[in-house]
Amino acid sequence: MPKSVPDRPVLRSAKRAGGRDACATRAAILASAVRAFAAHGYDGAGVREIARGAGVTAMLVNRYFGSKEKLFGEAVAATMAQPVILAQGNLAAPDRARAFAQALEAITRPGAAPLDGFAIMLKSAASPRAAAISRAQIAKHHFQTLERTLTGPNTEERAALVLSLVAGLHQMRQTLRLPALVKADPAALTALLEPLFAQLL
Amino acid sequence: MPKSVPDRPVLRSAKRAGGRDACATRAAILASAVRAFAAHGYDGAGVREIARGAGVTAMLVNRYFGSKEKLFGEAVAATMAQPVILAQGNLAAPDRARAFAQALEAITRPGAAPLDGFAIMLKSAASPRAAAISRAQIAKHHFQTLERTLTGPNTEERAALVLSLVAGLHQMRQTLRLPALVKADPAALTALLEPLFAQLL
DNA sequence: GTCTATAAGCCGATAGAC
DNA sequence: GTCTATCGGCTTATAGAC
Repeated sequence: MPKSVPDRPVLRSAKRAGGRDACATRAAILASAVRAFAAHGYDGAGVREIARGAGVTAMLVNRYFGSKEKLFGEAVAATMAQPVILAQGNLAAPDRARAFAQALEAITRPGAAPLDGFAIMLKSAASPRAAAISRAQIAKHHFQTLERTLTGPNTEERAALVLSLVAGLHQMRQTLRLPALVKADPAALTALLEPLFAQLL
Repeated sequence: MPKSVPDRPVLRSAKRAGGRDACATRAAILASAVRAFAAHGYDGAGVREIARGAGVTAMLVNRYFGSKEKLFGEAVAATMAQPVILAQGNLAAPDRARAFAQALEAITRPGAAPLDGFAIMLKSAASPRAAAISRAQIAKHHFQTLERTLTGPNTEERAALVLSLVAGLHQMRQTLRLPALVKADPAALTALLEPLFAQLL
């Protein structure tokens, strides 16, 4: 089975005639890598596929990033630098639980675009090296952001459980597409999620 | 990096001198496949590695199961046929929440043996074909078992959310080994999980 | 800065001997 | 019932030309 990335074949719009703009090429490769890793995971995404998505050859990928593993590290760091759901720390506790529930439901909705950071982490779990990179970046970005906004006892454990809940729903609803979650009423799902977040926040 | 399966090299203890016991060979291959798929996922586990774990050659794997994909289907069906955590439906609601929390905490504890069914599903998420097989078996076994024990509104959604919670904690604590969850106090973790299950059951 | 060509190795699946 | 040997295709990474 082919693993085509039929989306926008070339991102490099602002390059010179000869195609010699190192910065734009690098950015195009990184963007293609994020898409490919989120879609197929670390083992499933090939350097050739990533190169094709950026409009270059496979050789340039290793030339710019050294190896597939280092490219994966940069892709994970780039996607996890954007906090997305978890950064709503400026709300009061009850409102925050509702905001989390609504945001999570919307993001895992069947048609919606997945969270690249979580998609990459979940689909790359089989590779120990990729898992180590994901673990480090999750701890550095998402986990810290989240734990800082919590008060009371067991903030570490509660922050980690919030991440587990997000990862679990992402996995079952958007990656695995469990029928019960795909066809579920969004409002009912949000209503079920809200008290769970309320318990943890 | 090699993908050795150094565990018990050969399971076939009750075979005749020539090694010609079709039933035992088949069982040995299936057991080795469960171990390999749980450890490395669908794409990461090779037919040769599975064969080595069963003490046979790669050719016999395809001879007995037709293809790697069919072997994966049997491995998933075998592991998910054992309900493990979710079958504690004979308890009253409040006790059941506590039993779920304790069971989930114990099973995802760092040193403990992972749930093969969830480990295979989580690590094989990158492969669409493997995901489809997992989805069907989850719906057939775990989801049905769980939903039958629930009462009240939204039983489907609540059952799916219980599965999401189990999958999420399994992923973050045992597969990814998030530091906050690895070093967490088991009792504190159980205490945090119990009200979550109480909300859903 | 980017290319073609290739090295070296693993993959799943199969043919044919015994 | 199980083996060895092999096919065709994929992978990452690199050498050398332009």
